[in-house]
Amino acid sequence: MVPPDTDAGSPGGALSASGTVDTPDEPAEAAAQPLFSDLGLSEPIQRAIDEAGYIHPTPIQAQAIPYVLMGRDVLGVAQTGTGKTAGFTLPMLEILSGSRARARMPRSLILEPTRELALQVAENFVKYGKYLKLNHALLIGGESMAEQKDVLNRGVDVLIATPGRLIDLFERGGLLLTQTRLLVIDEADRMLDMGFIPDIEKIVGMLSPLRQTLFFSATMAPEIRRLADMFLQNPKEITVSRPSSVATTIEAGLVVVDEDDKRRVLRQMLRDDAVQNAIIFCNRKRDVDVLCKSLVKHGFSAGALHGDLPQSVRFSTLERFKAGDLKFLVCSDVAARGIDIGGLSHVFNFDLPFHAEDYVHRIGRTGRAGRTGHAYSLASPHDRGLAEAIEKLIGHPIPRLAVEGVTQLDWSEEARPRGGKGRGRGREKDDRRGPKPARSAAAPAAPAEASPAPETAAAPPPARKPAPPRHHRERELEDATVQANGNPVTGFGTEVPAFMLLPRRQFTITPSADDESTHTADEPA
DNA sequence: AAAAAAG
Repeated sequence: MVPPDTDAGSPGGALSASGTVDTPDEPAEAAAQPLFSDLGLSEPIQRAIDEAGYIHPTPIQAQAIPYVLMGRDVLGVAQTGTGKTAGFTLPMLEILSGSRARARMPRSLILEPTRELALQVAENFVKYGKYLKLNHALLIGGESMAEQKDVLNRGVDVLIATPGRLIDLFERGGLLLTQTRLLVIDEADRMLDMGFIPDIEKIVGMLSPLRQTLFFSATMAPEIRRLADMFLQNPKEITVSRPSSVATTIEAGLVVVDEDDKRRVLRQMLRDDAVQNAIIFCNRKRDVDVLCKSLVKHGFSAGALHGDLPQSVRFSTLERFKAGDLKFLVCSDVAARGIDIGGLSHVFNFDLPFHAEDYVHRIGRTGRAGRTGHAYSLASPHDRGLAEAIEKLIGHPIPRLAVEGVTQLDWSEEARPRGGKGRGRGREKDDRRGPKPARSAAAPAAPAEASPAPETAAAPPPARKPAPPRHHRERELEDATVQANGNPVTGFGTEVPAFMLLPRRQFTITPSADDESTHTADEPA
């Protein structure tokens, strides 16, 4: 029911492809591929690995497992998809398999930044611990605390937690961490981004200094390094992929169109036969909902995932997507990192992420296990800064992607004035919203059915202003820019520069019958 | 700018 977990290792011999591509820093020792059976794991664990179909450990597994078994602290620089999770769950199972837990005193603790990740790690323990008599508990928010308390009272070997709920329960006295001798801090960079570090420090302070600590982070920024120094003792450092690098098995592309055309262009892209399934990222929770509803309305099999949804819905949506029941998952950055879904053909960025690092994390959801992934991003001209930050980080430009029937805009559009003072306020779905002129105004070349107007049905008809004859110099200047780039102009806002009222070519989408109103507000300020 | 995580 759950597809093969690409985070757990490489099925059969597929490793060499993803392993070498993803790890330019690794010496080329693919000739002598290690075997799981050489790593010193005991028979019950080995049997579970065999049954899961894994033969060769991934580089991080091959390197980390022996050191964890030795009792060393480990500092792992690795992203999910490198096999990191099994890299710590397998040796943990081995270490813990000796004895049994006592009530309210978990023997090991794994900290995860999101509930989804916690669940994923729990699945890993179920999978590889099936022939062991160890138990685990999930301590996460959004679910009944009474139930979690019960499990703790029975004694757990592995406690998998998100920081908030753990501290909450600890302060209520439902938990003792004095016997916890094995600590995993996963996705430390993410914890940092999310402001969890004070919580993590607090939790680490509750643990005995006589412990083994495994610390993982996708990047090794100075602040992360400082934390690692604080939490770890003489760690074995393992790096399996360069931070901020994008695996070359991902084909990336960028499509620049008017903000208001993004949904329509996306639908066009989703209809491509090559798109088997995809995660679609938005920057805002509200936009996740809006986009998902729009897609469903247009007949796409899509589900939404973000942090404001009830936990039960989050889990079930994720499961349905993993099972292939949903073809598209529209989500916020709740799923940008770590969530491991095998066999994703595409990742779409409906919005370019605010932080360039997140681009790398998002698109890393595809192109796993040696298969070529596709990461396509939509942007509007005013996202130029975001795009440039990303391109700087990854060290090369994101190539423009040709989409049939879509005429792309040029970055120079960014210079266009946007909106007035009142923008972003009182943006209800009503007609009070500021006029939305200019776009499609004076676009005689555009046939009616290709007009974007239906997309913004709730908006009043564009207020047509006659082209002011003033600003002639400006107009000529802008026009020259447009000519030079060979791209059409589009605009929005309450002030309409003269150049925008010039005749322009409308972008065209293959007209389709279902392309009717999915009114959503104009884009937020 | 936003999202995530505690209730």
